[in-house]
Amino acid sequence: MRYMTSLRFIDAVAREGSIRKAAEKLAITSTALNRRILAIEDELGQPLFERLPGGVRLNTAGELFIQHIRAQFAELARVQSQIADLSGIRRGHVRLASGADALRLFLPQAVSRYRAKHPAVTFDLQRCYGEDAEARLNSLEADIALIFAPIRAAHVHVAATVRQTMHCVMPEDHPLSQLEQIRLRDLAGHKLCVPTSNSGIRQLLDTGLLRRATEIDVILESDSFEFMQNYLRFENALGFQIPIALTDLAQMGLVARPLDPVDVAAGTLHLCHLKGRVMPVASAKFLDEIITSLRESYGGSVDQ
Amino acid sequence: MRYMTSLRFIDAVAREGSIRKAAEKLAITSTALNRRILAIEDELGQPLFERLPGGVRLNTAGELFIQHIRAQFAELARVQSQIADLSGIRRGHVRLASGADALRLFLPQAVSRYRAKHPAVTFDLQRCYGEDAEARLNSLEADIALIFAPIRAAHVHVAATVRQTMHCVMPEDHPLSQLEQIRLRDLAGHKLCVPTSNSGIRQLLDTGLLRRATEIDVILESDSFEFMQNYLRFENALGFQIPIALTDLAQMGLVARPLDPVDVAAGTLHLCHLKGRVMPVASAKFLDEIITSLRESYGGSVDQ
DNA sequence: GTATTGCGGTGCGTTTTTTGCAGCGTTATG
DNA sequence: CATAACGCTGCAAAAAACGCACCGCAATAC
Repeated sequence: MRYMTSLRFIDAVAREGSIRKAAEKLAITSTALNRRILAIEDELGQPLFERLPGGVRLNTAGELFIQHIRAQFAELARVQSQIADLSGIRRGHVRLASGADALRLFLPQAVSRYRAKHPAVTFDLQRCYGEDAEARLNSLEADIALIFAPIRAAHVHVAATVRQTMHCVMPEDHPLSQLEQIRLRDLAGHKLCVPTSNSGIRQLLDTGLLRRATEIDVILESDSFEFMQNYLRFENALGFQIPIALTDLAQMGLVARPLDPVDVAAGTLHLCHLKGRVMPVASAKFLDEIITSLRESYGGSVDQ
Repeated sequence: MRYMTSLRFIDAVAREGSIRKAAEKLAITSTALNRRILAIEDELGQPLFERLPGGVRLNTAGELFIQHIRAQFAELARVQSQIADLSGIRRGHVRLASGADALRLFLPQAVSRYRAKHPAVTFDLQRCYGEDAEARLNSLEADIALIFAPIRAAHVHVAATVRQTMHCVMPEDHPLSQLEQIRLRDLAGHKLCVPTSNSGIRQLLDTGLLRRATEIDVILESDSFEFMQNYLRFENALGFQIPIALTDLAQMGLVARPLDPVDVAAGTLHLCHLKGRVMPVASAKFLDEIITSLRESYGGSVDQ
C-alpha cells in the first residue's frame, strides 16, 4: 500500500543500518530516503536513529516506532486477507519459518494440499533454527514456525506439539541395521554424521552423549540433511534424524532405526505463532491445516 | 502524521456518509478527496464504500478497513505518547467519555490534579450516555469512560466500579428535608424533576417506580443537572442525583437526602476502557489517578 | 600525515503527484 | 419538469518528491 511507503523505508533503513545501503535496495537515491526520514523524525518531534560514522542505528524511540510499524504491516496484511475472504476466494500470503526437518516432505505436502484448495494464497518459507524462528515471529517476519527445539521466548504461543523419537539413519547393509532399537554404546566404533550444533537434533544427541559419557567418532558435521543422506553410503556411516524428516530412505538404500529413548530423549516439534497476535485468515486456516496433517501422520503423539 | 492523511480522509468520509460533506470539513475539494478514495480502493482491489444516490456508505470490506484504520490511529497515539515519555516529560492526549454526573466536580478535579503533575498532557471530554460511551470506546474515539449505567458490550473492560446511592435534591425548606431517608411513597403529591430517559438515574428511578407501582408528578424532564438544580427553588420541586454529582448544594439553598435503597436500588458508576487495548501512557496513568481519587472519595464502595 | 572512502545532510532544478476548477451523468425531491 | 445533491472525469496549476552535485565529518589505508 502506497501510504506506507515512508514506513517501509524506515524499516529498510533500520534493517540495513545505513541510509545509503537501504536506498540502494529500495532503488531510490539516498537523498530522497534521507529526507523522508528527516521528515518523519521532524513530525514525530524526536529522532528515531542515532547517526554513527558508519551509518545509523535505531535509538530507543526508534525501537518503539519500528515495532509499531511492523505491527501495522502485519495488521494490514491480516485485514487485507480478511477483506479478500469476503469475496469468496481466499487470498493472502503465509510466511513460514521451519527447521530443516519439516521442509523435507511434510511442509511441501501441507502447502501443496492447502494451495490446491486456495490457489490465491501464496507462501514463503524461511529455513531457520529455533532461536532464529522465534525472532522472526517476534519481528513479524514470519507468521507460523515449525521447529524442533525447545521454545525459549515467552511471547511465542505453541499451537501444537509432536513428540519425535530420534532415529539413526544408515545404509541398509550396515551392521547396526540388524538391531530393532539402537543404544548409544552401539555407536562406538562407527562413523557418524551429525547436524551442526544449532540444530535441535544435535542438542538432544549431545545431551545424551554427555549423560552416558560416550565417546563417538564424528566424521562429518553438516546442516544439510540432503547432503548427509547422500553421503552416508559412501562412507558407510550413520546419520541422525527425526521421523518428520525421514523420506526417500528406501530408494536411496537407507534404513532408519530408533534410538533407545533411555539414551536419547525424544524431542518435541513445536508449531508456533506469536502470542496475542490476530493472524490473517490465510495463516490461521493454514495453521489448522498443519495441525490436521500432523494428527494424520503422528496421531497420538500430537498435543494441542 | 502526514502519511496517514488518506486514512484520516477515509475515516472522515465514513463518518459524514458523503464525500462532498467530508471534503468540506477537511477543507479540500471533493474531487481530491474522491480520487484519494478511488486510489485506496484501487490499491486494495476492492471498493470500501457503496455509492448511493445520497452519498456513500461503508460496505463490509469498508467496515473491516475502517476498524483497522481507527486501531492504527489509537496505536500511533500510544506509541507517540510512549516515545514522548522517554524524554522525561509526559506528553499525550486523553479522551474521556463521561456522563453528566462525574463532570460536575469529580472529573474537573481529577483532570486538574493530573495536569498539575503533567502539564504537557491535554484532555478532551465528551459528555455522553452509557451506550454512546461504549460505542466511543469501541470506535477509539475515547480512551476512558466514566458512566453511571450498566455495561452492555462485552468488549468493554471495567477497571473500577463505585456504588452510588440515589439521592433526592430539594430546597432546604422543603417539607421532605425533615426526613433522613426518603421512601418512594413520600414523593406522592410533590413536584418532581427527572433526567431524560437515556440517563442511568432515570432508569433506576423508573425501575423503582414500576416495582412499587407508584404514581408521581413529573413537571420537568431535562438532561442538564445544572438547569434542574437552578430550577428546583422556583417551583419548590424535587430532583434526583447521585453522590458524585452532588455539589454546590448548600450555597444554592439545596439539600440532598438519600432514597431508601429498598425502593430504588443503588446504581453503579463504571470506570471503563476498551478491552484488549494497550492504552497510551498518559491515559493509563490517568486511569490510575482516577481510581485513586475514587477511592479517596468513596472508599469502601469502590471495587476493582 | 595525508589521501581515500563511506557516511549523513543541503541547495537547486526537474519530474511526479496531488489539487482545484469546470462540467458530466445520475437520482431523489418538490 | 425543474432543481439540487451526489459521485466522478479532463485539464491546468500548485505542491511534493526526487535526483544530481556537493559539503563536512570521521574512520581507515597507505
